[in-house]
Amino acid sequence: MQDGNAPAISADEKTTASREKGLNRVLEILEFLHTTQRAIGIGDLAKGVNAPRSTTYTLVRSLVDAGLLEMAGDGNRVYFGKKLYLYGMDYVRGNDLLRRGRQEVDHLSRETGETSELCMLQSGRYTIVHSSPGTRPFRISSATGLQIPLPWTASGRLLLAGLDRAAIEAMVSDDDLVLPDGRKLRLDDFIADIAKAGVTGYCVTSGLVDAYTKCLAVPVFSAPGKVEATMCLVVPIDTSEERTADLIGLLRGRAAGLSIGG
Amino acid sequence: MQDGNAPAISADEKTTASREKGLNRVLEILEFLHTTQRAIGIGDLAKGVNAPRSTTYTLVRSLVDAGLLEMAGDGNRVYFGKKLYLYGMDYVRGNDLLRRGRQEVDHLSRETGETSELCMLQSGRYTIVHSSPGTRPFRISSATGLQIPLPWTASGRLLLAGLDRAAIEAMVSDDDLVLPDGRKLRLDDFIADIAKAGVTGYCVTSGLVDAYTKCLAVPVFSAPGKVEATMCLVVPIDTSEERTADLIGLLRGRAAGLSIGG
DNA sequence: TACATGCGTCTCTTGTAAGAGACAATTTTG
DNA sequence: CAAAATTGTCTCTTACAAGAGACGCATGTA
Repeated sequence: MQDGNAPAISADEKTTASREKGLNRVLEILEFLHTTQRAIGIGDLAKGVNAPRSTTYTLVRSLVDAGLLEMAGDGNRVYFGKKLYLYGMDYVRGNDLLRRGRQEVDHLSRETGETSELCMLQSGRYTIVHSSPGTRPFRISSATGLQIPLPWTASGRLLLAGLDRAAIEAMVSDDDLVLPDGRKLRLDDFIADIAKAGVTGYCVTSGLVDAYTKCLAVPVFSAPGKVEATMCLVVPIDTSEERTADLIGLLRGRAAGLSIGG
Repeated sequence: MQDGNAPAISADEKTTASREKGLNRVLEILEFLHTTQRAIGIGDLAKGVNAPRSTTYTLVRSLVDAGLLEMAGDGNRVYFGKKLYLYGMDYVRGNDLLRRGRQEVDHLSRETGETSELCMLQSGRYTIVHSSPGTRPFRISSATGLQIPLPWTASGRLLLAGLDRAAIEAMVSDDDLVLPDGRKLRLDDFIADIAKAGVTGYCVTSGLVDAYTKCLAVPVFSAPGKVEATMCLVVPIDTSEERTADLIGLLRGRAAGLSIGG
């Protein structure tokens, strides 16, 4: 995708949002609901997106009428509506890779017992598009749709393969380089990782997002050289070298099946 | 679409939409893409929703930036984006009935070999929310998200059970009463059907949407007396009485399992 | 009984976004 | 190769939506 439009001189935080466009408010509302993951009162919603109450009421009413939002059963709360589900299904239908990728992920997690995920770039961030929990007692599953800084993940390294330094820098903020445990990644190391991942065709990271897991990821191509998604397995950090190698082999085979012209 | 805010003295077709609100335009765009079911050029999109080209470009850019739409790979076409898929998944997650209903439908179609569907009311129209094709050589599957006039379907009769005459009339237009083959249903007959369906707890229609199938539907309750959805099987019209009865029995059992406080 | 807090609706003003239209650059058609 | 149609961008005007805030009605709580 070309992000060309916004030269991004510096997105300074205008404290006063003054007159905000209705559509933008709506986009914020949807994003807010996506993060809260639950129905919320309209008043709270207004606070949450920092919008005037009256405006929020108007917009919510439009959205509810349109079916993008629904009043939650109990009373005066709103959440996503059926329309969004239908549009989402349309997206899946129009997207072979996603459709087949979901199946493959489900299959992989059943087959290996490990948590398996399908990941894509989503407006410059790593996004778990579909995940299927493993059978382990402690399953570390992040919710679908969760967005995580690219440098925290193995998939992130693969998704950026093929981009030049400038493009990578544009996608990674300084905060992104700080791992959950406080360690700070060096940008050069990250870029080196990306290059290496691009060559080897897979990526393994250990103890990055948490101390107990490692992540095995392989790329899925939408065209030769173009990484459209990744599939990954989240396994205990003490998984043997041998099993790790086996799993990577398995992943690579499956990803090859998904890829187009890879 | 109802423009609810205006008192709607008479919904005459204002040829000139004058200054249309951006959000409404967006809603129309989404709805339009939902009906076309494919990526479309921005120019055509503008024509399709009857909006000025310049406005359409602006809105589409916003939506693409937000991830609700995506530029389709080949060039200058747009279609639904990943964000909508993610929001849709959020909806599913927050909606027990839909989640379990989908599973049940998949299961039913595998078990019986017939096409099975989960249906709900969506802004006053009957909507196929999920469907799973049967194993017959000729499978008559309507796409998910398809909206069909209520009187054409068995499910429609169940979904309106419990509403009074005025409410029903408000939901059914005159056009809706005209079947695909040109026959015209009498409103009174339809209302009588609804009442009957409400009492018997299931509904069978033969040869309504087409001449070759009949539709067996049962209600799913979200609260005692409140029909939230229906599950139905689409079977050949010459299915024996006996098998029909068996299938209805099966459906009723499964629907009961889905219902809450039924 | 007063007092505070939250909800839903309404009114009025003004900053601004929708839209008309011009433009250059392709691409298509005949 | 010219004529016609499309695509993406830009500018400028004004109709109108975003927002401030008041209001009435519920709750909750001292």
